[in-house]
Amino acid sequence: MTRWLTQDEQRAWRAFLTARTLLDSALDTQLQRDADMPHGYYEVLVRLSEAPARTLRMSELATATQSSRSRLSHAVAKLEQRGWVARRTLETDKRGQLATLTEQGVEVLRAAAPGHVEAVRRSLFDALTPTQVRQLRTIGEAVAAHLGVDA
Amino acid sequence: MTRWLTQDEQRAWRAFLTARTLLDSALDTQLQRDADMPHGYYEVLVRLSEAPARTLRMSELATATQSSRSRLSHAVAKLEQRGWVARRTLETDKRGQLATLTEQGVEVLRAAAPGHVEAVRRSLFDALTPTQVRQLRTIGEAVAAHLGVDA
DNA sequence: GTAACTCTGTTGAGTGCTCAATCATTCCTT
DNA sequence: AAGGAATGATTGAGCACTCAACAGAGTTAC
Repeated sequence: MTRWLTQDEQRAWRAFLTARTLLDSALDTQLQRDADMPHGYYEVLVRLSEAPARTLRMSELATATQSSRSRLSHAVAKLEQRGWVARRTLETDKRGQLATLTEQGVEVLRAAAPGHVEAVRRSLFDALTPTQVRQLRTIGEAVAAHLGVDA
Repeated sequence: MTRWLTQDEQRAWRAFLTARTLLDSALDTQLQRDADMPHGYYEVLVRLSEAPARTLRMSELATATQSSRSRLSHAVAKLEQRGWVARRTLETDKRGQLATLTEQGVEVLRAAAPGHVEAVRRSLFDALTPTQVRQLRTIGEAVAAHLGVDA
C-alpha cells in the first residue's frame, strides 16, 4: 500500500536532492576556506547578531537555528573557545544559559559575510529568475509550516 | 561592492535553509530508525540498484551520488562490511574498482524503500501542490545545471 | 624504454553531528 | 514542605564527512 512517487515527483525529488547537495557543499567549502568555520557556526553567529543585545537563550538559539540542544551545545562550546561567543547563567532561571556574540564575534561575522553572501548569490540566485525566487520561498515556507516550524 | 540579498532573496534563502534542514533531519531520522543507515548510504544503494548488472565503477557512483571519492570510498567500505555491496577490480583498468549491489543489498533496499518513500511523501509532497512540484523540479534542475551537473 | 605526469581509489587524522545518559534547577502535587 | 516530574543544558561515545597525503596503474613524451 505504499504511495510510490509519480514520475514528476521522482524527478522533482532527484533535482531537489542534487541541488541541495551541490549548494551545501559549495557554501560549506567557501566558508571553511575563507572564514574557517562550518556553515552551522555561521548560522549561529547570524542569529545572535540579529538578537537584542546580540544575546539569546540556548534553547531559543537552538530553535532559531533548527538545531538540537546537543548540537548547539557542542557548537557554542567551540565558538566560546574561539572567543566569538560568551555564555553566562540566566539569573532568573539558573538552568538557563545566555549566549552572547562578542565584539570579536561581530568582527568575524562582518568579515565573513560579504564572501558568503556572494557565494549564495553565485551558487543559487544567479541561476533563478525573480519568479523562481518567489516560488522557492513559497515552497520552502510551505514545507517548513507543514513540518511545524516558522520559516 | 558586495551584492547583498534583496528582501525577497533573504526570505527565500531562509525558507530554503529551514526547509532543507527539517527535511534532511526528518528523512535521516526515519532511515536511521527503520533501516539502520544514513541517507547517504541509501542513495548509494539506490544508484547501484538502477545500474546495469547492479554495478558501477566507483568514480561513476561518486558522480551519481554527488559524493567525493573519499566519502564514497569510506561509505562503500562500510556497506561491504555489512554485506550489502561487493567490490572487485576492473580487469581492463586495474586502477578501477567495480561496486555491485549484492542480493542481500537488494533485499535490504527493498525492505527500506516503502518506509522511506512514505516519509518523503509525508514530509515534502504532502505539503505541495502539483504546480509547486513542477516548480521545485525546474528550480532544482536550474541550480544543478548552473553548478555544472545534470539533475 | 623510462621518467614524469595523470588518474583512480584508499587511508588516516581531525572535526562536527547524533543519540542516550546525566546533572542541576524549577515546577507541580499533595 | 517534600517527593517526583519536567525542563534546560551538557557530556561522551560512536559514526560519517572533509582534507591532505599516499599508492598503484596507466599515459605521454623524449
